Formats: sequence, structure tokens, C-alpha cells
Amino acid sequence: MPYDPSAFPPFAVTVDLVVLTVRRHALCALVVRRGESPYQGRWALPGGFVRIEEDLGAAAARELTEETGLHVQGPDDRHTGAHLEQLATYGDPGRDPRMRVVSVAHLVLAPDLPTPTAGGDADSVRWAPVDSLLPPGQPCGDGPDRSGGQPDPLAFDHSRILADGVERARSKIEYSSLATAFCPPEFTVGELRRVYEAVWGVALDPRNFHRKVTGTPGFLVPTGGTTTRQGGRPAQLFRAGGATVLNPPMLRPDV
Amino acid sequence: MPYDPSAFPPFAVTVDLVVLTVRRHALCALVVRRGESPYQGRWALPGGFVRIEEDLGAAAARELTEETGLHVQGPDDRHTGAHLEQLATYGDPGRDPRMRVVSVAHLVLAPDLPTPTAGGDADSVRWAPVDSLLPPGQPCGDGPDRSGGQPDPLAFDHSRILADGVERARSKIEYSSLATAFCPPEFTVGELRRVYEAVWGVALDPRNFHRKVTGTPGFLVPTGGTTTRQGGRPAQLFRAGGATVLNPPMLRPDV
DNA sequence: GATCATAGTCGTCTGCCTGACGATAAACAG
DNA sequence: CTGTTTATCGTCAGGCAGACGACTATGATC
Repeated sequence: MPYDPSAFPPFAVTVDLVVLTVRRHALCALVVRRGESPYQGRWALPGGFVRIEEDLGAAAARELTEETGLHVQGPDDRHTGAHLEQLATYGDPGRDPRMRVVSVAHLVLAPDLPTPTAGGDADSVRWAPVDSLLPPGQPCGDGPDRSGGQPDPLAFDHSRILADGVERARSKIEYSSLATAFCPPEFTVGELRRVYEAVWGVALDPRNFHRKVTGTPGFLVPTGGTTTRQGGRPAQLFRAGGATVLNPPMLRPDV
Repeated sequence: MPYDPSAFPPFAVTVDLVVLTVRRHALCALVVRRGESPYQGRWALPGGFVRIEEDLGAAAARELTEETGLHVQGPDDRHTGAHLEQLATYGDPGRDPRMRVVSVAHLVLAPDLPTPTAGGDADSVRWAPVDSLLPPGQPCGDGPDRSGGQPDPLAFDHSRILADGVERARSKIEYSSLATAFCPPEFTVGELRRVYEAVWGVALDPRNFHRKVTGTPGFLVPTGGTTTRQGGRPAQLFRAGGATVLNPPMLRPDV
């Protein structure tokens, strides 16, 4: 087919954000309430149009800051912000009833924050446990059809996008040190373990987990300090080390 | 920001294809020669515009068939075609000098074929060893800058896309049965091992490999036949089993 | 036909890692 | 002081991977 730049079909390109955090032992996602039709009043993932001279990742970072006040972690500074990566692109015709919209979804992993307090708009944004947004136990990934069940709590195809983002997070903390993105700059082994337990929805043996993470070179570096903020015996504080991949990986029970 | 459908910035949306196969012990990618400016005469990944009422995956499958004659494997029929999955989306402003193009790259893993024989156009399409297309040893993925070195052999940002696709294939055959997508419908353990060796660029121990793949339930199912097409002692023929994930994974040496 | 080269297949052994779980340490609450 | 909570160290058995040895069955070569 000839490549005719003057005759390309017009698309709208947006970014949608799956922003995950761990709050009170539960994996939570950031959702915003839609003020306009379609899906008015329904919850949706934050997102917006990509500007005409803006890179996709920059658009995602901008929307994240606009809607949550979160900042993305730069390549050098460690743990002053959130982790952002591209997730997947959703372009089914008819996913937006108004026009042809291709949405480049991004995944953000953030430490627990006081409260989103959106850009001016207050109670139209909140952290929602992913269990309350997704039918539990549904892998949802590439399956042919997952309809049937209670009605979709999220607008558009955002349940599908959220499910894909959650699955990416669940698998990625297996073989990378990304779980530290859910933690504050300094954290204990127990806090990191509770991140794994919340994301995977399982209980892990504290002793084996401690052996694994402290025995993996470059995963954790002790800061020297201790804390008792979790109660019990004082625990060592760590920062995330330079390692990005976990080899061998952290093993998720069953599966 | 208000969501104004009438004022969205116009984008062109394309699909680009990273089509990989294994030929003569080498991982090869499908490239086409560009007939028009820009990058006229340079090699590029196959691809084209998404039609206005077409899903992204359907566009990728259509371009694949148009440019190579390959067909995508349906969810039910096993190994009558190639594996296709979405890879990532590239939307840097200026990646196409003519206009703002967002390209949704897809990854295709195909068995070795007689010869592409493009849509009418003969020698403008070929299999090229990825070692000849990419600076060897460059991970290339999300690194800040990989310029410096010999000039880029591929048009646009296609070297980056190809590198990302190759890295995806390399990591995915670790923990999935996707390496069988490089094999004909019936294949031997040795042929499968040569796939791993070509994709990873390493030598694997035939005995340990045999133990691993035949010992993983659901990975391979014997067809009862044997073949001597590789020389030596006759080898059992297998088909791909129903398993899609390898747990525990196939371990890549060093890394 | 004997010999060689090539591939395939089955075992063995050792070391590492994980899961299961006992035991101890150091804080706080009553 | 006692019980509770959390952290941390140790031990032990089983599974799996890497390193190889050994044997089998074909085709090629002399």
C-alpha cells in the first residue's frame, strides 16, 4: 500500500494511567469520577489527550502530576517519586462511543500517599482497592470474553486496562526489584514483605522472605537506622539497592 | 483539563511489525526496503496505517499477511500460523519527519519459511540476521542514549523497536512455551534447542535441555513419529502441548 | 561391512535454593 | 512481669540445574 501522509485516517491519542499503591494491606488503584458523558458519574482511570508536540511518556507524567500531584522518578534520583512505564495500547474501534480513540496505557507504582487531592477537584478522585474494581480471580488478560457477572464498575474498557496493569505489576515484582517503588525511601523488610503480600494477595513466610531479600546482592542496602513504626522488635531500615532484576526471582506461591 | 472531543490533536496511527524467525542457526528479522522518501532505499520494519474501523491487532495481522503471506495463529488452531502480540507503542514527536505518527509495534514469531515473497514486490523484502541489524551486545531497551557507533541501518526508530522486540522474545521464551512458535508443527527436541540457542546466542547442554523440556508437563506431546532430518540417531517428533507458561522457567545462562 | 561422525536419550552426582518450621531477640501493652 | 508482636537467625529435607559419563541409532566413508 502506498504511504500517503496526506490521506491518513485521523485518530485521537490519549494516555490512560493505572496508578497503583498499597494502602492498609490492600492493592489500590487511583480512579477519578467522570463529570461528562459518556459514562457520566462513573469511575474511570485518570488520563487525557496527548499534546501534539509531546512524547507519550511525557504526556503520562504530566497527567499524573496534574491529577495526583505525584512526580515521576527520574533515571538518577532514587525514590523521590513514582515508577512509570508503558503498559499497552488499546485501540478497539468503538471503545469510545464518540470517536476513534487510541489510548496508550501507562503503569505507575507509587508509595502510599496522604491523599490524592486532585487538581482542584476534591472527592472526584480516590484510591479504590482493586478487589472492589475487578471481579476477583479473573485473569482477564487476553481472554476472548470476560463479560457475564456484575456490571463493569469502570468506564470504557478501563476494567480491562486495570486488570492488565495489575497483572503486569504482579508478575514484574517477581523478577525485578520494583516492589520497592511501593515503599517510602526507607523501609523495613517487613514493610516490603507486606507489599508483596498485598500485591499478590497471599501470605509469605517472614523468615524465608527475609533470607531471600537480604541475601540477594544489590537488592537492599541498609541505612543503619532502625524503626519500630510497625510495632514489635526494632527493624533495620533499608533503601533500594542498585539491582533492578532479581535473579533468581522471588517465587510467587502456587500460580 | 476538559475533555473536548471536537478539539483533539490529529495523529496518524500505524502498526509496525517485528517479525522474527530462526534460519540457519541465526535469529532473523523481516525487513523491507523503503521505496519513498524519507529514508528512501533504507531497510525498515514492515508496517502501515491502521484503518479507521480496524482494531490494532487486526491491522497488524493484515499487514503481516499483505507483506509476507504469513497468517496469524488463531486462538484454537495450533501451529498453523505465527504468534502475534503487541509489543509497545512509539510516539516520539519527530520520529517521522513528515507528521506526528504514533506507531503500535507488534511482535510476530514465525517458523522458518521458504521465502517471504512480498506482496508482488520481490527483492524489496528479506530476512536479515538481527546481529547484522543491531549493534551486538547493546541492550538498547530503555537506556538514555545509544547513539555513537556506526550509522543506524534501519529507518526511523526501527532499530530501537527491533531491539525491544528481540529482547521481548529473548525473555519470553524463558518462562513461556513460545519458542515452539519458531518451530514447524512437528519438531524434535534438538530443533527446539537450536531455537533457544539461536535466540539467546548461547550453547545449551543437549542432555539437560532434553531433561528439562520433556520433564515439564504439557510443554511437549509426542506424536509417535521420528525423523532423521537433522542427521544422527532418529529423534522423536513432538507437537506443542497445551501449556503456555513454563514453571519453573528455562534458565538462560549467565545474563 | 567395519569404522567414524553425528545426534539423541538416559543416568548420576553435587551444589544451590526454597519451603517448612524451631528458636531467640527486642520492643510495647497490660 | 507477662503476654503479644515483630524481627532475625538457624536447621533440615526436597527439588532442580549444571556438569558430565555412557549408550543408542542413524548416515557417511573407506
